[in-house]
Amino acid sequence: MKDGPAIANVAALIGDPARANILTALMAGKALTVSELAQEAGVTLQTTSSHLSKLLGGGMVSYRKQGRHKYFELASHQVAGTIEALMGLAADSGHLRTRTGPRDEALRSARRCYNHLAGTAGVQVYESMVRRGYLTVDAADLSLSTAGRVFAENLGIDVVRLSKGRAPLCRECLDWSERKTHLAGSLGRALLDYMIADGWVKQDATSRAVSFTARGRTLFNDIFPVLDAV
Amino acid sequence: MKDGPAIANVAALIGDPARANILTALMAGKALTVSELAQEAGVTLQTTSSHLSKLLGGGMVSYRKQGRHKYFELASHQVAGTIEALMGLAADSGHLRTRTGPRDEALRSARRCYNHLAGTAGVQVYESMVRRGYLTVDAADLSLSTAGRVFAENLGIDVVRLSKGRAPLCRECLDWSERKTHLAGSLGRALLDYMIADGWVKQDATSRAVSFTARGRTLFNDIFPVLDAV
DNA sequence: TTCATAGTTCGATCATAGACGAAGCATAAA
DNA sequence: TTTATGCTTCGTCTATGATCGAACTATGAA
Repeated sequence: MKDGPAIANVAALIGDPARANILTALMAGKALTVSELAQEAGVTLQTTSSHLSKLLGGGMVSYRKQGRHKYFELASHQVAGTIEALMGLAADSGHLRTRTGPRDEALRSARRCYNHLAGTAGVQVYESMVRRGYLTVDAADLSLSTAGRVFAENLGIDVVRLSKGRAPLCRECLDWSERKTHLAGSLGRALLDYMIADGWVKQDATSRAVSFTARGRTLFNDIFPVLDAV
Repeated sequence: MKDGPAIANVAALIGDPARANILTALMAGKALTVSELAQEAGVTLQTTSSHLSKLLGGGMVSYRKQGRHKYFELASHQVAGTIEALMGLAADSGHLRTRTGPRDEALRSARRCYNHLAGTAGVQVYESMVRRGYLTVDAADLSLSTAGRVFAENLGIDVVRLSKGRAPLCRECLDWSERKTHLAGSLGRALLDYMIADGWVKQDATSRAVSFTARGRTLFNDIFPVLDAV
């Protein structure tokens, strides 16, 4: 056998069920400890430790040490993007168990993607903002207009602070269930944070799904109305 | 261990060295027989056959039967895109052997990506056309302007016929070596076909690299000049 | 028909690497 | 200090699956 191309290494890294569980758990964007990841993956602590060192060696994850805890997270947005691409492939190619049960329905409807809102709700946010001119799409760049800035600040989001951060303020992110663009970047993150803080949504403890409260859904549709394309 | 997520299946499929070799061979866009793929992967015919049936089951490849030959190709553009994403990950995360030797240099310079031109030359085509307004980038859509249409038709490309096809005329494709956009879609394919037919480039028999002839390079730089951004 | 080539299926072999128990570090609390 | 918790390392077991030889099917050529 020829020495396999580099691609095989990283794919094999993702291809193990336990590691895939770890990575999908990290897709939510929250940093998790080894123990928490062991729980998610359904294997013992030792096994998880071994998997994490492999993922680390492959540049898929990074960690911060804090006291006697080790918080792992995805190494880059590129990693997250690649995993989303694989999810997209897995979704249609074969094994149609992705559309089974109400829980997956919930996932398709609204979920965290890395750290922002995805699913139909995420797409609704994006399109609603684009169509009102709050977000302007230019070449491959997405930016917040003056009107959009006012809009965000009315929600109590500190745009100035966000735009000083290292992460881009607005970024497009392709939704694997909707196959449409939704809003990522620090603004996307801030919007989801806001919805959580203001009690619009509740996060599912075991999955990436988020569910709207009755009040939250009303406010959501009010503030991010579905509009026709121009 | 929890039953692994669907993503693990498809990643594991790509994660085997022999299968990764098969898939990267198919990335060139040409349909290949089982024997040819066995050659590429460096394993026997039986082993290749087994791998291909797995890839087929996973929806990664498809085939056409022709006489006693079976021509395999990538099942969709989505598959190709996912593999490119993995290549991107493999490129920076660790193992810096991507920049070894002149052959890889050739690959970075100009190669086929699925069916169109990629590498620095591919990026040059794209940027040159965008900056002259032949291609217009709008939201996530790429389209050919009237001026661009005239330009393409002057090269003898039948734009009308292309735009009737099922494939989109212009599509963006992220270059894994350059990390910039290059031109895909049926127009991208037609341009590469033109360069081959007119003897601008010669295809490497064993890799995805393409090399310019002296005349071809001159014409190329003439027709797709490097321009400054607006 | 016979022969040759393309590809598949079967069966056996064998290496890899994923799993966990047990023991060892390291950090923090008591 | 002692004790508890979080994580790592080591060693062993085991199952999976990649591989190839050999035999089989299918298509085409002579």
